[in-house]
Amino acid sequence: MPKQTFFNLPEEKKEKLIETAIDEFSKQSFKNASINKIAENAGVAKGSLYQYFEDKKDLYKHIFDIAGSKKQEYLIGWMHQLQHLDFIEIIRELYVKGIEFALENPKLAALANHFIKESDVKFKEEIMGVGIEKSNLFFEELIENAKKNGEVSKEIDTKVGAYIITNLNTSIMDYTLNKMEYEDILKHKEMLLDNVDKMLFIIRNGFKS
Amino acid sequence: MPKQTFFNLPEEKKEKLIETAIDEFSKQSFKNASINKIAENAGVAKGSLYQYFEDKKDLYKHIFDIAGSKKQEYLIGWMHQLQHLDFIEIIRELYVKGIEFALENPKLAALANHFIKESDVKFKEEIMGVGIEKSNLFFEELIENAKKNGEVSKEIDTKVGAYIITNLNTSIMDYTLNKMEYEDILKHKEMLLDNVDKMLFIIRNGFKS
DNA sequence: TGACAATGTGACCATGTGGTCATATAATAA
DNA sequence: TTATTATATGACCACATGGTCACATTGTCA
Repeated sequence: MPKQTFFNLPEEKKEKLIETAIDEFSKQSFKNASINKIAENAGVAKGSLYQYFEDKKDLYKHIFDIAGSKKQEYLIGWMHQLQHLDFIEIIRELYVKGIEFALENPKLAALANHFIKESDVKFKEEIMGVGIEKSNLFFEELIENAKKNGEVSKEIDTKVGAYIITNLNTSIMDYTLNKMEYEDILKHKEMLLDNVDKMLFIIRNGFKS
Repeated sequence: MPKQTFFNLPEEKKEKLIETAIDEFSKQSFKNASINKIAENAGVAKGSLYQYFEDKKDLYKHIFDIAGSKKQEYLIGWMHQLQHLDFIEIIRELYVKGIEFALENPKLAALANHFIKESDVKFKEEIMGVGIEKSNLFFEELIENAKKNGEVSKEIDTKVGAYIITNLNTSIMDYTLNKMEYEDILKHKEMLLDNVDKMLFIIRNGFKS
């Protein structure tokens, strides 16, 4: 948690700082990101940074929380209409919303992407708390429900299914972020969505002819 | 390329060095790996290291090549019997061989894993050369052939299909390496193989009931 | 005005980095 | 033996890191 001093700061200064930190952490992994650069680019003395945050991890955690909130905010308006969609449609929407979020908030998406690739499991747990499991659990419930509805074959292992869906989701994200630099975004989005549909066709029907 | 001096070294010294470098690069990303530690742990002066290799990247490249050769070596004896297997069986074998390789050569697998997660695309190309596309191309050809045989639905997009298969492969690897620390390997292998089959069931048939 | 607290600051610290180079040592050739 | 070449070495370089702290500046009450 940031210190009280940070919250007392004028809004403008807070935002500038957060913006700068997001910028750095979206370019570098936690370890390689530089407190010095954040301080410099935010136009703040390094000493001040340590008056606002306990340490580097505290700063990162706060930035990470903000990214999480932003994404949640992004999804929340859409969550309630989820009931009218079938299994594949829900997954599609999730993938699509993810892509859209990444295109609109590339830095936040890149930040999350760096975090996912982090190999230090203890560090991950420290930052995320119990939230790690949430995404997987969501998909598991989704599959369980779809099984009851008869939309999804009962022969399928729920956990493995959720694992596949999650992994393809993160790999779409990765793909999106990497391609983003090279191509014009709009054309690119079309292509991405096209690929999502092709992917979902396979997810739904499998490779079998 | 290592300098001639390196190749002139007595076998034992070369191996000790390579072993040590593999150890370091399996624990850390390229950037975070430490030349100092490699020199120290190998019992060699840092100056000597720079008499053998141009720079850090040169060392890494060489280690990476070795890892590649080892894996190729591992697969080569098995590749020829590939013709007798059907589409899903080939993929299964590939996943299984990958898991086995990772369990038998955890450091090399971890090294490769770190490389895959590397975000600097230019760096990746520099290290891998044109080889990046190879894996994807292999799967694409596999799918194309299976389409001709009628094993795989013609409605499926080959590139997207290859992408899915590749990504699940790397995510299995990731999963394997992460779980490895916690559990007894043999039990763990059983579980992994079980999960591979469950995964392939979905790959083959899709989620649809 | 003066007193006290809250903020801001950057020189400084210990540690680590990849890389260099003058010099010492060993091996080889004449 | 001497002269020449190949190899080994670690002090040293410039730079960067996260974090600290004594001190300066500002804001807020009385």
